[in-house]
Amino acid sequence: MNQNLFLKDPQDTELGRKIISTSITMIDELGLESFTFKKLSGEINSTEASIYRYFENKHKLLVYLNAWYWNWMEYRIEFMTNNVVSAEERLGIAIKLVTEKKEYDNSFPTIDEPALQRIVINESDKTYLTKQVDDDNKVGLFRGFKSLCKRIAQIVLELNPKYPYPHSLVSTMLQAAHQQVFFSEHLPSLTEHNFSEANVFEENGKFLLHMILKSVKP
Amino acid sequence: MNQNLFLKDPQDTELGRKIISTSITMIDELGLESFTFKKLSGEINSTEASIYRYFENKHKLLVYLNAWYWNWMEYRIEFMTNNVVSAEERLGIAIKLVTEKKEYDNSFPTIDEPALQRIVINESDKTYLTKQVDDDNKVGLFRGFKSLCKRIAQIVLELNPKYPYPHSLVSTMLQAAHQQVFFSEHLPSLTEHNFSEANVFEENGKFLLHMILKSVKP
DNA sequence: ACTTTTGTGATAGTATTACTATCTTTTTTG
DNA sequence: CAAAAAAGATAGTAATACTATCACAAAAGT
Repeated sequence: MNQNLFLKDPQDTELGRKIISTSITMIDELGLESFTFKKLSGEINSTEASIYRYFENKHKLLVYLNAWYWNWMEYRIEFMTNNVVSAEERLGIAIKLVTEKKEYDNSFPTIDEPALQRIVINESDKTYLTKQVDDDNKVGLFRGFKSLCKRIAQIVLELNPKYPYPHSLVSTMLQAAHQQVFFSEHLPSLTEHNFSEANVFEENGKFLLHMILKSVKP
Repeated sequence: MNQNLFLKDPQDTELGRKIISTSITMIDELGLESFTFKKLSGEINSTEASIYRYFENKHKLLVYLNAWYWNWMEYRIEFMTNNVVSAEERLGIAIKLVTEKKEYDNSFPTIDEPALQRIVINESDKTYLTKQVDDDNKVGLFRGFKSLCKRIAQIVLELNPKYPYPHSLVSTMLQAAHQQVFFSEHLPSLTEHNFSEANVFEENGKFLLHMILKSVKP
């Protein structure tokens, strides 16, 4: 994780880990706007001042959580596609991993992955839709997402080295991977996926794989 | 415009129109988070209380501005595709209108269309990424966007009545129509479009038309 | 063992935000 | 010209997003 994502690494201390795990639960429940450091400090029997020693403000905390998610995604994709020869198969795996509904992963006891995925779905766009996006980007806060995009775009280029928009297509797909889930739950007329029945996540994966393959193949 | 978008219709009064035109300029300059009703009232020599008589809060004002934009887009698309027979040609026109860079349109003296487009690019996602999205949707605040999506999805279905994801594809395209412009300016590694040279908007239009046609055509 | 550093807690305080309330004055309209 | 609607003036409140200071306890270095 990039050092600029925090003032003091939350993974290093008991309090830090409590901040991470409890903030995930609380942002998921309250939404980012109603979540405050004061409420968080009350919940973990600490103080506002102590939390400010780890994160400059709640925006940075949100950016940290998202960065963690994208790092985790990239790691899983790397691991699962490691010894797969076919580019098309690797693309399928990557899209499956990106779009699928996340389950608890015992490797990270401080992270509630399903809740974190909901945060990514509901709040991730707010990490960059700000006036300080360029400053944040300059110090590498979005490296995780960009690196994931680059990796998948690379697979796309293997499928067709002449396709002119690999990064645009992949960033569009990555955005749609959570946007479509949000729409299916809250603005269902914007999508064919049905949030209530079956698995929206799987449907969305099929839609996006189809979109990419059709776009890319010569 | 839906009556729930305001407390009192801003188009009806001098003050209301001033609120609209000045808020467009100020949100564009300051960004939504730094924009406040107090600053706005200072700028137009009015008072906070007076502005609250038109809009419940700045979130509702933002929703209003976005709704105006999407209504305007749909009107233009309807007008320009009215007597075009070919579905593919209509789709091309719709995508061109949605993706192109907006210029001043003298028909609406209170609206600075280029600034409004920048607001849509930078802030529109914040209209629905909230905990009250379902309440807002229930009273029809997102009708403009949904209706535009439906209209374009209809054209997609004409091209191929068996394509299974017309709304998902179109909502993905509509989002990418502004997201890619944002990326090209602030997170350029996520896209092939180059913000500094030539026309990002046109490039993006080509990319998205290609994506849709390839996805849809049998 | 002792000192220094580090981490945390406790408390207080400030500017700003996002409103709400009330009252007066001005403008519009029937 | 009276009544009603719109706008302005002013004040006040609870919450937010911090910043600052001091004290204390535990861990680390010598």
